[in-house]
Amino acid sequence: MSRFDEEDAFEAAVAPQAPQGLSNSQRAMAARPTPYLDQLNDAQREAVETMDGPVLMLAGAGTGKTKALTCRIAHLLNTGRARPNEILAVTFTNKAAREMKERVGDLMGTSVAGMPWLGTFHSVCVKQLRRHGDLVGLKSNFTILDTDDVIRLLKQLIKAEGIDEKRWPARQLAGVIDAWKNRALTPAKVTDDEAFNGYGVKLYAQYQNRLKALNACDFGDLLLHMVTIFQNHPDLLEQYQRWYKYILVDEYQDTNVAQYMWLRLLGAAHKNVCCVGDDDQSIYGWRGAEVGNILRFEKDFPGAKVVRLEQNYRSTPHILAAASGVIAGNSNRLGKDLWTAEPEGELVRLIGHHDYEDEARWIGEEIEAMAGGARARLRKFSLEDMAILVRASHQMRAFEDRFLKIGLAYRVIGGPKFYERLECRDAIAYFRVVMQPEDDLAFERIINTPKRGVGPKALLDIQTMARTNGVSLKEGARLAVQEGLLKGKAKGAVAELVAQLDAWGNLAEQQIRYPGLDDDEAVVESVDCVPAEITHVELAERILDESGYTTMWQNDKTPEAPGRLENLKELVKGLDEHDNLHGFLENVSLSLDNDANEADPKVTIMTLHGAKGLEFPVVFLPGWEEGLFPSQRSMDESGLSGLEEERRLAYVGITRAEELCTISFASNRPVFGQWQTQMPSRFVDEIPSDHIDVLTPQAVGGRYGGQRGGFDDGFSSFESRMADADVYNSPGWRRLQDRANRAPAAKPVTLNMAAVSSFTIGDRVFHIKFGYGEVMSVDGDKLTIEFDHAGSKKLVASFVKPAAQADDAPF
DNA sequence: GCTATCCACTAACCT
DNA sequence: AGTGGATAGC
Repeated sequence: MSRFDEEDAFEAAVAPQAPQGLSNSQRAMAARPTPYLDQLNDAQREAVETMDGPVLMLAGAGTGKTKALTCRIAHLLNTGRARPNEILAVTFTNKAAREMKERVGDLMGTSVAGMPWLGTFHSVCVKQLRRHGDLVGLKSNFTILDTDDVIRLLKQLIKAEGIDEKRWPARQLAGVIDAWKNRALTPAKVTDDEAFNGYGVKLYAQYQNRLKALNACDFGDLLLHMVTIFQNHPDLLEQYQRWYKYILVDEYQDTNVAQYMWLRLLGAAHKNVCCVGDDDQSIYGWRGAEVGNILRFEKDFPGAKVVRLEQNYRSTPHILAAASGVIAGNSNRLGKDLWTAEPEGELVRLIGHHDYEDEARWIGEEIEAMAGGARARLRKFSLEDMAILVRASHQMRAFEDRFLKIGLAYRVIGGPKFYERLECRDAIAYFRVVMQPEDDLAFERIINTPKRGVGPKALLDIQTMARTNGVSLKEGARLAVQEGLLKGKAKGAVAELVAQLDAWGNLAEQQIRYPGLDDDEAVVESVDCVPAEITHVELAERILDESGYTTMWQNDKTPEAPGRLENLKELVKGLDEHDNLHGFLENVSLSLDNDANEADPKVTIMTLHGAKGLEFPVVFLPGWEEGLFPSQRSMDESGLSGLEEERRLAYVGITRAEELCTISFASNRPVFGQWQTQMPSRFVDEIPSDHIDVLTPQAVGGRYGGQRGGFDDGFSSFESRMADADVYNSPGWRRLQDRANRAPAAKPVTLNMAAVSSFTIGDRVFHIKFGYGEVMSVDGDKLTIEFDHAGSKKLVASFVKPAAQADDAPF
């Protein structure tokens, strides 16, 4: 996909003398059969066929929203309403954008070249801003800063202002500024009453000035700048309005004010705006999303057609009913009634555990059993079919640890990003300085990495030099060397670095004239000045080698060093997929998704937020405990609306499941390193009991007394706390208790087996008093064990553990 | 200028 | 429990 082709097409089409798309007769002739319409239900079809004017598609979870959306695009193209590059279609994630592109392609046959304006809000805005950034003082090669850069920049500003960093932590300020930007507030528009005594806005204004000086912007700016540009340049806006004949928006409930304004500006003329969303799945309020946008749609776009998609094709009735029961606790909903034609299926399963490690162990065993087809009534599942969805990413650890131990293949999605690792960030900083010499932040990062003997003192000198001469740090460094401001080791080191940067920069410029493919003015005559053509991949290697960065890790003896070198190799290898370093840097800053789709099946571990839009046959939802889920922080900061957002998150979680959904909670969990007694989540109580099957935890009661840092003192064992106090008087808890106390025979056999004992004859086990032994027979939850040194004993299963784990016993 | 140690703070997450 | 910042000591 060529930027230049698009540009030409764009300029041609918006130029006054250019032909205005297709004529009516051409359009009519372009119309082709519409087989895709046959796959749609009535509501979907209505949403697809209502092409003119505003449409709000209220699409509940699993109701075929993406299908409707992609069919709509196909229909617009197929009926000749618009050409592929005249449709603006925005999503929130790259993944969603990619999927939509693929599916439109499938519907249309192969021929959907282009759709250059199908992408995330941010990628589309970058494209616009690269063209028109000059209207807000940005050159077209501006840098996009990530949060790390932003915080470092703000820290500098705070320090320069002489403000106490304790009172104004940079992180917090970054949050405040981001929130303003999400609401489309430039410094001038921030009202006094939320200006934090003037300090906040003042710093905000300074920050914006710094960004401009750095030829950089942050994520929020991408949207905000475009809104500003369109507001100040109606003529330009008008061109875009004419160009984008149809606008489609995915996940509309997640839009913030800036995104909303951008959309309204672009759609104001023809109002062919189709927004798709589900108010019950709005889970990004803390990031500035305004549910109000979707609740207000009909007011914003009078005469809007509202279509409700309510037939669910994903989940069983029990799962759907459980989710509906929970979400019913929220007020302020547009309201939808999901239904399904599917047969009943399994009840939603609920289980409580003693602590988070038991929870992880139990889930691991369930997964293994289901993957082995060892669950009667249930079909056999692949690991690919199963997912563990957590509220907070730190919950993932327990599962990773456990799965590593038992050798269960898993994949963590949305964990620490590849490009966010130290070595990748360093390498990228080098590339940035080379490609964009004004990028002071990147310069600061690399000036003493690897160690060159250039410490804070030398850096300060360079900064002073740069500031007094009004130049970038790189130029400041050059001057500082020339003027003799730097001495000794620092002087030589800085001089060398600057010379290297120049040299790499030259190489970069040469290779940039060989984008190959689509730049028809590829400069052939420069060949004679560049005898050996250098690809950007080779250039990257050279930068890392000549700077000494690779050597630094080679000489590093810490255990992480080899891994880091591996990552650097990966990074360089990944460059191959981009046309040049510019393209690469752009994708990095817009966070290219890195989930390599390896072939072998794995269980997916991810956050609830990350799971939105996905579905799995089997879903585990651990950690449903007060304080964790709903998150205490959310409730503290946003009160009732925070709680309602958490509840929507619960709804999202349950509705990810197609066939089997298992919710669990632990009674004990360390919070900030302190063990805490946890109460089951109120959401557990909100699930209608008709749709729940309460399972019995495997290990009831304290296990090996006293091992857990003074925690397991008997009093806090599961059973003893059952006896205690009103806090466990919630309906959900009582239900759990009832089941636990019922005769074992009353429980479904399939589940009982796992719940009571996971040991089989021949297993090696370990007991705290009797040591190692072998299981001779199994009777319910009682085991007969032949101990190596203590003879034969009959014991309750919960008092022994598999021998394989005994190595982490403290003796 | 660099490294080692202590201390205070913190967990949501997409671009 | 893990991390980053501040400080002291080499």
